[in-house]
Amino acid sequence: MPARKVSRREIVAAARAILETDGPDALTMRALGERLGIRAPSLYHHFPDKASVELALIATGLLEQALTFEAAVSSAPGEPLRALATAYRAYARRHPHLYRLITERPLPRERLPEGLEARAVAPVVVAAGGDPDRARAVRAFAHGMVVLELTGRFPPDADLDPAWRAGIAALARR
Amino acid sequence: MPARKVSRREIVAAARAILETDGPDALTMRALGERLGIRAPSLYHHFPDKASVELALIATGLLEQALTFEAAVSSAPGEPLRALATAYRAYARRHPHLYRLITERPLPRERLPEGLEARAVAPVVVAAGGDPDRARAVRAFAHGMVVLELTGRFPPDADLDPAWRAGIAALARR
DNA sequence: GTCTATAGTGGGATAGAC
DNA sequence: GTCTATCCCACTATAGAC
Repeated sequence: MPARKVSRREIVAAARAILETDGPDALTMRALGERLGIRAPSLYHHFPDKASVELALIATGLLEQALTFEAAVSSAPGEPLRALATAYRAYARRHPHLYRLITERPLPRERLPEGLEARAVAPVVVAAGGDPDRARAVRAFAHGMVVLELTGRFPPDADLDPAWRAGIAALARR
Repeated sequence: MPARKVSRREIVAAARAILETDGPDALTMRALGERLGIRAPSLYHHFPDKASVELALIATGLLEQALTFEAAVSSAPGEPLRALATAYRAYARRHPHLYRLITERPLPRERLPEGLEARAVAPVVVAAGGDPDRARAVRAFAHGMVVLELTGRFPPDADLDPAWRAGIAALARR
């Protein structure tokens, strides 16, 4: 087992690995310490409490989303919605537990970097052509598709691509 | 405080009251017993475990949703999507914790009454005109709008009615 | 900055008497 | 069908030595 001296970054990375591999219930201070080769109480020299570790995960994920979705929208000026939808679904499928950690509960906005949430959402507004109501509808559609898929709400053998296309096509029309 | 002799139905009703009032974390076997005027261990004469109590809540909610959404769709043959959306949002806002209990985790399908889930979803398919892909898009949009609202993801002062209208209008077009 | 030890909390569930 | 008593588990977090 690795470390004697552990950094904040290492802790966040380990927390993310646990979360993504085994889900939110597996992310305990004990498991986190164990993964780092230290005891759980030592973590409290780096983070005041568990919520702060989760907060760091959320901030990491939001920034990552912002960068991913910004790139997707820029990459396809002709059909930004389609590109965004593809990137959105791919991100959620690649990081289902992180996605749910970020979205399933109210965001502790006052503890997040200023503007971070807005930045993660902004590509949706751009892709929706700037109309805030349409942007909210797009966001709801994408989030709904993703969480229904992640929670196994569609038939297991369902091909969801046509549903995505149908939704995007409908919401893209002016 | 009420009961000496408690029925399954009373237990489910009490569990629902706790869930809807104080949220999922408050729903413990101890709290449930207390509300019924009995001790927690006595509950195990009626239900084998806590998961079975939650399952009963889920089944109740799904049936309720089925009836509500069936009625909404029938009530407005001209614009079933609009009626369904209104009913859907109203149900989720009236029972946010129950809604999330039902939707947030994979359904234990093998333990639910046959066809119940399908019945709760069917009105969406009807309202979407029978097209399964469109129905999935509609469902995703409605679910997304609801959970984003419930988790406080839209700006607190945002008027969501226009976003609902925009989404429904887009998805209603053939 | 790490350790050991432990406090404190709360939960699900079982055994066995009545 | 209810009770008391209790087990067992797991977790967050703190105190104080090294």
